[in-house]
Amino acid sequence: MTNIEKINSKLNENFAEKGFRLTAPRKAVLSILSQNMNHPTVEEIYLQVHENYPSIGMMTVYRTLDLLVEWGVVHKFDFSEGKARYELIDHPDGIGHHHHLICHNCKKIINYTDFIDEEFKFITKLEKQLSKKHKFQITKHIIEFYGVCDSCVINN
Amino acid sequence: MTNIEKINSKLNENFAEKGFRLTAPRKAVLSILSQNMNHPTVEEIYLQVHENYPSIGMMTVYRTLDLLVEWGVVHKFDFSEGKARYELIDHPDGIGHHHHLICHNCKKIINYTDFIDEEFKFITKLEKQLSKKHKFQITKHIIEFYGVCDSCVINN
DNA sequence: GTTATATTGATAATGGTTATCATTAACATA
DNA sequence: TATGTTAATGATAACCATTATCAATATAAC
Ligand SMILES: [Mn+2]
Ligand SMILES: [Mn+2]
Ligand SMILES: [Zn+2]
Ligand SMILES: [Zn+2]
Repeated sequence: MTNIEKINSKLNENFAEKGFRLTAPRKAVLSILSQNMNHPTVEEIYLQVHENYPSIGMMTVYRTLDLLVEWGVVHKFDFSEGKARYELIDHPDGIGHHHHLICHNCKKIINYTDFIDEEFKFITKLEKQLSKKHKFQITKHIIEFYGVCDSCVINN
Repeated sequence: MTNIEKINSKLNENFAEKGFRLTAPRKAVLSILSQNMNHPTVEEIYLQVHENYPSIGMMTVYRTLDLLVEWGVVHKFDFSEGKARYELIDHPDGIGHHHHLICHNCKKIINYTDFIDEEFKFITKLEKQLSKKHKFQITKHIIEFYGVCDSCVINN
């Protein structure tokens, strides 16, 4: 089962069961996301969709992204820029589960998978212990590293 | 050296060297922060300062917080609520270095220090490895767990 | 084709944060 | 203590991502 198939089966679950409709604007947003590995903003997605689908409105992009997040198909990120960024979870050209290094200076976002298994093991254990101790059902973790990237160090 | 002394020495560094001034509004903001352990927003800080200092403007609170963050006295947090939250780093009644559990439902923020040494050791090692591999100078990490708190589980 | 309703997109509103700028206050110097 | 320099303040307007609204449209079931 390829990633695209996984996405489609997830989508079909929702369309079939909950009476949602697979419309042209939604297909267009999804298509753009599967062509991008660079954590685009709503506006960036809107502009790209707009090229092939000039009638689409910004609101539809917002709403479609909300749905895709709700359905577990897309991750929404907040890197404290004052605007959200999005990423397809099971990306066809993707690297799978990963975290990010974010450059404070140029806002570049580096995906990393190094030591991700070790990291995941540690986090899972930690979550289990914290969850028990604080009677808190953990549904999501955020691990991010901020700093200065290679080229920004050089140019200063 | 108590925490308050630590803060004051940090402040004095900046005031002495860089020509900054220790004004009444700044003292008021700092005082409110040292009386609060609950990650207040700008508005919450403003309202509390306003009680003892009715002439203060919102802008001064924003600017003072920016400075305190720049000087390494205060942490600025973004829990994706659309507004920032602040916390004194070396809080007089504080628990020291800690991370957070955030309830999606009621927005409650739980400080935890459990396993924090283990966590810190793991993160430090990870940072060193990632830093080398990706030629990225890490200055800050974010580790947060989101989920549903005890009382929100019960009330649903 | 008709119907019920999910979806769309133009537009206005919201709300936290920033920018501006004239006024005020703090500190150094005499 | 008075004076001059400049940092700090606060009222106000602007900014900008996101949300709310609602009439028009598209979709899928019958
Ligand atoms: Mn990524
Ligand atoms: Mn805290
Ligand atoms: Zn950079
Ligand atoms: Zn809760």
